[in-house]
Amino acid sequence: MRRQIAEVKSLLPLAEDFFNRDPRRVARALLGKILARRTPKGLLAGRIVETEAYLGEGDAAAHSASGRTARNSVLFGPPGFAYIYFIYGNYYCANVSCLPDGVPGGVLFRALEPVHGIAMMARARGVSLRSDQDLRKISSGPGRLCTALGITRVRDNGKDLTSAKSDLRIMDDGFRVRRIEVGPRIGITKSAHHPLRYVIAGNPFVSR
DNA sequence: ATATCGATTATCT
DNA sequence: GATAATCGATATG
Repeated sequence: MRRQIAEVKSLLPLAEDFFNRDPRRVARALLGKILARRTPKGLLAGRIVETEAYLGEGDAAAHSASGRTARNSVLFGPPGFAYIYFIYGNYYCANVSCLPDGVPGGVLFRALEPVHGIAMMARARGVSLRSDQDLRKISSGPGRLCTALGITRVRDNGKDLTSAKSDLRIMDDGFRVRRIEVGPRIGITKSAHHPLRYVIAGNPFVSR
């Protein structure tokens, strides 16, 4: 009889090198990783199941398309930093900067599968957890996941996501993604046809 | 100074 | 499936 081996889940934070490359590669590699917020009341965490890459030059949909401004300067800075922006008068969206200092690029977090602190995140989102369907309302969408993790521009824009001192980090728990589906990005009008959206195939927590 | 519009979401029909 | 809500960044005069 084969002895059952307890799987040790080491939780390794991603380092700067992980983000120092093309956003398309980072967006793929981020699928399956854990976005985690440390709070005084405990850990809030979700598995990344949907991302979008935003490039520098030539990507009209990217906020970095028309050069560096006060708003988008994080995208032009070193890799592994949080770019948070306010959208539609109501919501925040969270990105991580990619490529070396001086070269713009980033990846938008579009959906998480809740894994830890689910009750707290549900409360932050104002959803009651009665059915499995309600679980999807917690963090399936770029604005929703920011609300769930308490991500705002004032709190988190410019934060180093690779620093041990940061309360917002990205971890690798060893999860292996089977298959990735690629398609056009959502909610944009310019450069709309490029296949820069990545999802874990079959995962029920993707947006839309 | 004013107008437009958006990397969204909740709430309708 | 369609639309209102809501405000800051950006474009235009």
